[in-house]
Amino acid sequence: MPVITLPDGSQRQFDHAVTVMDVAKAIGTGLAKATLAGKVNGKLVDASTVIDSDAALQIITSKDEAGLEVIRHSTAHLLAQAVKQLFPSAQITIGPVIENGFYYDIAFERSFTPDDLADIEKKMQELSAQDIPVSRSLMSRDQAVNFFLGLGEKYKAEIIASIPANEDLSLYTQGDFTDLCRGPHVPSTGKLKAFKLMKIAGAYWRGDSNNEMLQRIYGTAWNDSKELAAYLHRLEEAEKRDHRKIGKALDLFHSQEEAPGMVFWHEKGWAIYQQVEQYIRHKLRSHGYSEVKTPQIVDRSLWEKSGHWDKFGDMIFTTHSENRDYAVKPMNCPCHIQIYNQGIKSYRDLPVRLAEFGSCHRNEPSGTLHGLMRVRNFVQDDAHIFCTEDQIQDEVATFIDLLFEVYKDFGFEEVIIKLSTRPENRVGDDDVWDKAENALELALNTKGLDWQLQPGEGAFYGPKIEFSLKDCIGRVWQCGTIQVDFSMPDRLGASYIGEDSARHVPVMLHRAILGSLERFIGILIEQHAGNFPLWLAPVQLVVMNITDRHAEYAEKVRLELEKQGFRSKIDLRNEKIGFKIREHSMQRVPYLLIIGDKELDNQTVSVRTQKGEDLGSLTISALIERLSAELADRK
RNA sequence: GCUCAUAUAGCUCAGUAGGUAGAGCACUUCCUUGGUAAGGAAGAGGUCAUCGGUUCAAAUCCGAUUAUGAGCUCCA
Repeated sequence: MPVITLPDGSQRQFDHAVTVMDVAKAIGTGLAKATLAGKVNGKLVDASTVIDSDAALQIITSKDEAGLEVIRHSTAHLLAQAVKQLFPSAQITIGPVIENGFYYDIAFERSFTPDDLADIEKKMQELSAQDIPVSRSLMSRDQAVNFFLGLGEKYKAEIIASIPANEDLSLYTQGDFTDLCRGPHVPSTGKLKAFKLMKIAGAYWRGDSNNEMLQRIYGTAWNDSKELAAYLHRLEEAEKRDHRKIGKALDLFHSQEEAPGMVFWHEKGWAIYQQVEQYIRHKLRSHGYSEVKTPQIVDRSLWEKSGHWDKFGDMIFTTHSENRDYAVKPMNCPCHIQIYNQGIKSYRDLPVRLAEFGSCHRNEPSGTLHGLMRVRNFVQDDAHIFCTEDQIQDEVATFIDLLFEVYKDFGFEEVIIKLSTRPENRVGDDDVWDKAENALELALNTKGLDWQLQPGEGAFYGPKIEFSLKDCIGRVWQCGTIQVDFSMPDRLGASYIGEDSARHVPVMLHRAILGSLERFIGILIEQHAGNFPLWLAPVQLVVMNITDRHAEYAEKVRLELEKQGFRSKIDLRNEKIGFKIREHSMQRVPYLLIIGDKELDNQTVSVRTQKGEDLGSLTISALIERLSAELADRK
């Protein structure tokens, strides 16, 4: 005689065991129709789940976040069912829910084409229209293995075989299609209405590049067609912010076939780059860093000593001269140690913080290149802090503060933080790792930051914290990092004289705030959709005249602004003012200064902002005051 | 590196069933001196990514290469 307690605290008593759906029906037919699943005592279950004792129940409908997840998961099954009907020899593997949708990995003898995708989607719609009931059943592991082997589904069988034997597995069946799944699922396929297949891509079986490649079909699914349309619209809008598109439209940079993965910075892109670099330079100077510069090409032996030649040899660009092999530097750390090693260091000198805008070359695999985000020649805002073990924690804490200060100035609020700990193959004693990992974790926790743990993902020489940002369509890119290194200082002979007048090996912290300037600027472009704040805008103002009569005064205004350090252009072309405004607006220039008879007479300028706001006539000094305030705000 | 797709004028893109290329914008010249997002006219501009094959004939079909895009793997 279960008593069911609903989220509002009300209770319903039944004189027999009931399903979630029964309870929904008892409340109302409208609710029953909307029911996708249930949450019994906090556990997400199918609507068909039987409740035979007192329980807290939440009916899950499309209004709940969990409901959307159920829909996406069930749509993945619908996709698999459609594929199996159209291509019976295809084998299913896994089909999880991801952000905004789902995917399903499928093995098939030939590649799916865009036409296939359309056919599959059509079949899914048919299956949805048939409103096929979805039912759950249980099997032992070994039963399930045999069941899927019997269907010729060897991938599925392999997954199940790797699950411990003691627990029963749940299977979900809709019509002629059965899949292993934890669930829950919608009661019937008719609940799945708003979905779209997005793209086909290759994906390795079990995520291992030594395995065969499967075909991954990506889809998106929503509660209703309105939500789906809104999502597709959002995506379309987001894609307009792609830094590669904006880079071309605003004439910031380009790359070409002769230098894959390398950037040709144009005047305007380079202006942004220079602003970013100068900004960081000043920050570091005021935080106790010494800026240095090291060679681009260094004898191979140094990279052998550092261990990079062994680990990354195939990604290092090389050159040679007079029987010597050189590496085009893939990183700056070994070079910074060379600077540290000049002269004798005392514990009193520590921490030593060496910073460099270090240009690195790495021969990244061709398939990984991506606009400015992943390139073969990039500049790191790199620095290495040589310190004692006791100083790690302080240095890490100070660095995190600095990083957030910088990100805030650039307008980034959402930062994804990950802590990567000791990998299997590593150097250094466990107690040193303990100390370092604790220092990093403590630094994050004392600041009250949200972070994710990535066990085993640290570098071979030490644990690290990664700070990542998202691009316009939500892809995550690592930017900042701080890494503890117990290995390289020793390998390359760094030392300091301690209080005990003995030699000790310092700990080295690798750290970067932006990561690569190229990547950071790429994300910056997408963040602002090309509408840079005044302090970063490559061209801050354009002075434009209405007729030839005003040209001389316009030149004078422009000269004055340049003298004050503003980046300006002048447009004296024989074009109508509307035409010029349109053109420079599209180039996202923050301030447009218009000069006609009125302005000439009053010695003012008419000011229009990028947002289309008309500030009216201002004197040059009033304008400069406004601009200076805006620069100070970095807004 | 792997899977799939794409490559046509400076840019964005058409190019129907193989019959040696077209639009808009940009560019040049001329007219227009016009007050807050496109004034008008004329002109010029392409070895259709590269190499090879099929064909009487290839931008179009096939193959290879290179680059780019999406995803996978990788990322000191």
